Amino acid sequence: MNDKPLNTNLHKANLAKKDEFYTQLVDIEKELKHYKDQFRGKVVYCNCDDPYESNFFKYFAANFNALGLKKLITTTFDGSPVADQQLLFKDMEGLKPNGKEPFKIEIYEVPDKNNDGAIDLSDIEWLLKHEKNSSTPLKKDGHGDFRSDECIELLKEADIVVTNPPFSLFREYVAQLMEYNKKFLILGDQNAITYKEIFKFIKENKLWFGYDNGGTKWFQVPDDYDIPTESRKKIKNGIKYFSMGRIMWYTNLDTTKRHEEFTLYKKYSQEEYLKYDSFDAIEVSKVVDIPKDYTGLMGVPITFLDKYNPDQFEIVGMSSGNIVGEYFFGGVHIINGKMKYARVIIKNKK
DNA sequence: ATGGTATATTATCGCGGGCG
DNA sequence: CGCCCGCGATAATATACCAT
Repeated sequence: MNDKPLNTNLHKANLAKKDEFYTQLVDIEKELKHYKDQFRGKVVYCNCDDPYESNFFKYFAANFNALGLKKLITTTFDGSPVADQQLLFKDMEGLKPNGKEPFKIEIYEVPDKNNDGAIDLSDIEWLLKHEKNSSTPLKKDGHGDFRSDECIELLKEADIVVTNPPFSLFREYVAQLMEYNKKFLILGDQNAITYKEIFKFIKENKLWFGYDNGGTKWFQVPDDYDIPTESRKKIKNGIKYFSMGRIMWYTNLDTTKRHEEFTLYKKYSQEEYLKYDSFDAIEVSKVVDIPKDYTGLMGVPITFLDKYNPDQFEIVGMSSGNIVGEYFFGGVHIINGKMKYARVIIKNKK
């Protein structure tokens, strides 16, 4: 296992530091509202999240009864960098088991303890303070890492995993979900589509995309997180936010979206659609310009996958850089000697 | 029409690592 | 030792959109 040079680990640690991004509640709600019926009676697991700061935890705790969850599990990674004003509860006294040590929270029911007829965070707060077993430490040497034995045991128990995983470990993270055959709904970067390992799942229809993809999403970051680009920085109520485009929901939960036909209006013509130099496919530079009447192979931008309906199109492969591998054709997306950006190679099924 | 903003698509560059 | 390759919670540019 430990055959890699030390500085690889250092490099990784450096990257891991940049994995402290907190998804906003509004983004979670916007996506999750489409799946409500799929959560009934399910065990939901949010790992890679500090429950006292995570909006994933907040969402599922507050909607525990409305969704009809069977159980909610959350685990935290070592330590927490986010400022106190971002904590979900004002009075943290006695809530965190051992300061900065990793821990887990398990919730089986959320009673309306303050009898106000509504379930909210104050009920959760009551629960955590009175049910001693709901919040327990994890082993220190496991660090609450999703790859640790304890976290894997919790994963086995789960039906659906929902989180914003560390992007630097995205391949590994998805591989683990697949290995344990879990349903999931997680955030990821658009360019992860072009990863060999990830695209394989997409091509084999084991992984697709949710509803609220692309656009700009704002993430809470630690105060000392350096944001070089001014337009991507925002400070509101003393909380620092960082904006990112190209963020997508990766999932294997069914969506209505992927059964809807993507409306095509363009007609194919030889003049408008160029062929690649040495590959029999046409270049389609914009997803909306996919011709409705071309029967051969087409190279389209990777954002096509946001519109992908497996009954309408077949994904044949990918051309990205010069990568050659399973479903990867090498740099075939070249016109007049110039290579285009990565392309998904598709075929109309109709 | 128009200017500012959001989204879609494409491009770049520095750096570590593998390899001859 | 030097070169090339792969890669990025990137960076920049081109459109689309929208309120005035």
